[in-house]
Amino acid sequence: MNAHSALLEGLNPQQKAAVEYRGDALLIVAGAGSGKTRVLTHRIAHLIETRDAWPSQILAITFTNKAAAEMRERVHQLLGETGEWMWISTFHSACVRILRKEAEHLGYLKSFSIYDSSDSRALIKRLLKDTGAEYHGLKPGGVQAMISKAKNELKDADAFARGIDSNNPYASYTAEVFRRYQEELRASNAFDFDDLVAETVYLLRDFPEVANRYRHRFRHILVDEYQDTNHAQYQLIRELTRPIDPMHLPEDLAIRRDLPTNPASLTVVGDSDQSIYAFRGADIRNIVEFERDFPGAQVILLEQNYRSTQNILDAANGVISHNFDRKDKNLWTSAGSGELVSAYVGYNGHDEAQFVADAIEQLRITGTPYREMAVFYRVNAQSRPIEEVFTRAAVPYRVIGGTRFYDRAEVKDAIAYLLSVANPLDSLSLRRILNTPKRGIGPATEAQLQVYAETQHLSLRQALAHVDELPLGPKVVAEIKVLTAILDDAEALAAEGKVSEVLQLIIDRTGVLRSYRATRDPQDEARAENVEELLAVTIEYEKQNPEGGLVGFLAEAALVAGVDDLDDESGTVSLMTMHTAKGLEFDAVFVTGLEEGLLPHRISLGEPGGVNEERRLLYVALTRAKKNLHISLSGSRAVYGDIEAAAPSRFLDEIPAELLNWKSRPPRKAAEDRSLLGTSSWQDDPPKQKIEWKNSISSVRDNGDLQLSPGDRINHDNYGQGRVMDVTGEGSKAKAVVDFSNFGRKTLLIKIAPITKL
DNA sequence: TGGTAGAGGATTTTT
DNA sequence: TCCTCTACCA
Repeated sequence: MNAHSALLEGLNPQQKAAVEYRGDALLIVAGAGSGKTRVLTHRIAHLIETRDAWPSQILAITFTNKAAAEMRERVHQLLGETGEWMWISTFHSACVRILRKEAEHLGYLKSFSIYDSSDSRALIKRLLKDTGAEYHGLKPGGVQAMISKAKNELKDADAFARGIDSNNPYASYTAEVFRRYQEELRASNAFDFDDLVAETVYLLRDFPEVANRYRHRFRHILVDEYQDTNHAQYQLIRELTRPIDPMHLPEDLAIRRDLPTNPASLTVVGDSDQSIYAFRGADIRNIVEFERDFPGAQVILLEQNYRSTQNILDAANGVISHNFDRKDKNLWTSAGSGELVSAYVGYNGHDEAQFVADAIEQLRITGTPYREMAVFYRVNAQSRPIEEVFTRAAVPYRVIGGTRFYDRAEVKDAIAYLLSVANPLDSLSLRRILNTPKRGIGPATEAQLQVYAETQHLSLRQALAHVDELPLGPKVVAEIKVLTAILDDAEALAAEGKVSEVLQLIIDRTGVLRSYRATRDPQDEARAENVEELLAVTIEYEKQNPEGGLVGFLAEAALVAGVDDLDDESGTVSLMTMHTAKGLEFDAVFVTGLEEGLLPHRISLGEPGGVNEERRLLYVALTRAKKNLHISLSGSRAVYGDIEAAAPSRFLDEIPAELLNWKSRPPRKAAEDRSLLGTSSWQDDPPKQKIEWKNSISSVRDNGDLQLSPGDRINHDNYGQGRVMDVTGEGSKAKAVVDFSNFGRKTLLIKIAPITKL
């Protein structure tokens, strides 16, 4: 191979070094927008081009399916056709792939089901009822979180039980539920999400022959977003990068003499400033202590940013530099300073959304396509006012993430049928469909079946076949036989392959579509469409994965995330949470809701390091922008249908003031702080370009302790004159119900509403 | 067993 | 505010 591969062209010296380095361990510290995907894909292609690796020896792990697909695509482009044998996937998919082959070692069948978090919550809920732990104040969500946390730390039910304080009845009940939960999963031949990784680690630890097979297979392991790995994922990587033990080889490898024994090379890419998943077990120490874990590791820093303008970077750097516990890093760009960061304070969430909608139209007129614009928020609930305003303003948008397609009840029902067919031991899925659609098999019947199954040591599915031995009414018996026949026929059909045909059979025989279509309810129509959409998905799956089969399809369905839906072709603005935004980039970005309690989120304040993680979250959001960055907040926020006053986020003051171009009056608090520091006072300047933003409403004001009582007449900046009908609440939360002659009744927060008493 | 109404509860981020 | 669960009635 010639020394100057085309793969190195156009790379900066650090990137080049990262592509060319050959050694056991490499840490690439990649700041936001520093071209890490480029480096990773070029490194993979370069390994192959230089014959340092065969495609089959590569294992590349990403955080999302979308990132994996993108990486596969780009490697494919660089190399041509040879991507086939590479494993480029998420942790979970890679583990599923290993477990599908090796499940029997763990006493599982290859057809195992994968339970997502709502499945496992449903199971935990039932167990809480069964064990009576419910009455001790245990809630499904809390127990689920504890079990998940334990599994991410590679603690099984026994270890969990050993580790608890015996005086804590709470924990001992949880331990009991944990134990039962795990038994139930095993009996159902099912893994939950966390098991996929944890059980793979146990597999590699307990079966050296298996471990050595994979160590031999994967000579080059690359991990993206390493700062987000949790302990179990970290241990998985450790197991795979141990030296090969020649004393424990699978038979087919044992006869080979030329076998290497050195460990696989490991490349990790990450940025501790973008660690935003500590709440779900991501351990930032994995990346911080990489050099200690892998002595002799090479470290390469990528600090040149190719995405954003300098102003955007300065704003982001200003925020992140307030995290004292980080290694200082200096992101720079040669792109020039660019535009200032637009900022806006709305009177309420709708007003803020209106600012966003107006700015989006401005951008579109000047040539930015909708698909290059995105709106970020901290919590999904914030999307509602934005959607309302966008719909009214005819801004085409798509909400990314949130409720997944596969989380919709009717889709889950159909999937539960397929799971019951693929894995007859799966009692959770079988319970779900037992009476779906309604066929008269209620809780009482279900309980009888369960008792019978337990006493006869049968699975629930087998118990169904023995209905005649149970004291049940003739109607119920007949219905159970109908269900059993459907499942049996579907199973026979599944053996021949086609997923879509199996689903079609289930749809026909259960009559779901017909029953949805029979009603007038438009929601039922939507349900029918979702079921048809699922059918279309199965057909597409067969095309893409002719060998996948039912089990393969179900695994894919279980592992897709909301982000994976994002396709770049649609000409719409993307709405998503800041978490979802990680790894994406847009020409224009709107970061909304910069308010105390929302960002940082109030719940995070109680967690250790919580505020720092929130700050990193904002950093991630800001660095998604290529050319235009907008930040906004609102003086009041609807929370559970209640309107509350909102204070500007502490992070707002961390963005250098000279970078901000206020499109409204700046918030009072931030402005005061700045004038105290001696910088120019915003309040002296008239708001710039105010007219440009039609519909914008003047910023948050403070009416002090304005007292209103029913009967008073007021004037509102937007709604005109109105009469106070009622006053509720005290102090800063006092609200007035006002009847406006032209706008009807509105509830206003007296302290901040743009009103004057007449 | 199924449907409905009413109360109550819940709301961070998700591979 | 909205969604879910429960209790009660047909």
